[in-house]
Amino acid sequence: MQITSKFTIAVHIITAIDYFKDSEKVTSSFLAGSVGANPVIVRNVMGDLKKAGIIDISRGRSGIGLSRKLDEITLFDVYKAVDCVNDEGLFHFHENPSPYCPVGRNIHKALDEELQSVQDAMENQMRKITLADVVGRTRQAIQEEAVERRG
Amino acid sequence: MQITSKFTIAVHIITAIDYFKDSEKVTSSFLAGSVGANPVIVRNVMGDLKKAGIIDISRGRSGIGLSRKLDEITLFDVYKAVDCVNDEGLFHFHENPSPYCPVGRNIHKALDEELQSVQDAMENQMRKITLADVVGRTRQAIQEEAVERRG
DNA sequence: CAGAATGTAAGTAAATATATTACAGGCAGG
DNA sequence: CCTGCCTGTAATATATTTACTTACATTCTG
Repeated sequence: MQITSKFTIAVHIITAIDYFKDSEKVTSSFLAGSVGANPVIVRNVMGDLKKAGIIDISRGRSGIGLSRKLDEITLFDVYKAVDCVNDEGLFHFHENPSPYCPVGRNIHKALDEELQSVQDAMENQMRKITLADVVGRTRQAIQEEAVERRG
Repeated sequence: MQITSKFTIAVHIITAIDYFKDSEKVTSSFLAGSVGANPVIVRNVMGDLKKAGIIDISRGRSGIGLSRKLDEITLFDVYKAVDCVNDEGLFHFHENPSPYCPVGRNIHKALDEELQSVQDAMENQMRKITLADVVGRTRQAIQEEAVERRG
């Protein structure tokens, strides 16, 4: 199992919006080219980011902008925006433990709190990382790339 | 997306092996009844736990035992045993970022380290929780249940 | 050797993720 | 004000994963 690629696509999109904001006309098709996915996928993710108040877009108007500064967007915000994990939590509990077995009746209750602490640990780490970190690393990697080509 | 129920099934199995070790003949069919899943699913999970050195079983012989004490088995051990997450990691990176786009070429590298730290946070929390914790909670819940019925 | 349990392959069904086509709705520039 | 471009979204298709089931070979115990 893996967390849906919508998440990394969303991060890619935000990064590209910031990176190209002054040099290109940033549209869903342009982003789809950079991401390597279908424009509809990109538009759906864009819709999620819009609902979450992370980017500004509207019908007809071309040009996508960020609603907040990069250091005010965390990976957790993005992860919540694209709805990676449903309400039941990160872990999928087997559906039908036997109600006639004492272990079957009680394992869910006994395990839930522990699993929640694991999910919390993961989400808290996501709150510590901002898009400014990611964009910074990306820009740095692009620069190093240029140095390599030159050298 | 969710982590496969094989994980909670594995925890359920270990708990039931410990709980019933003195009172029942614990077989894959018995466990399947408690878990509410097919015996083959249970046998597959049992196979994973055996490979990981967590339980002792062998063909023909009836009776399943634990290879280690409960407080020497962590949720992380179980999670690794049933192979919840593949080698690529918890997050699914979109496959085809454009090699012709500077962001597309570098986003993967820039994001990987951050994503790894998120996965590490989750796994470290799993290392802190042992099956002794889970079995303890389960036994306690069973006792409270008995009190409720009596009261 | 018989009975019972594990080990495993093969095939099926259901759920999920991703891709694609098609088109309606809305803004901007000429 | 209308043409062209872009977003929004529904409907559908495809691929992958997950879980279930049947069937049978293997192996241990008594």
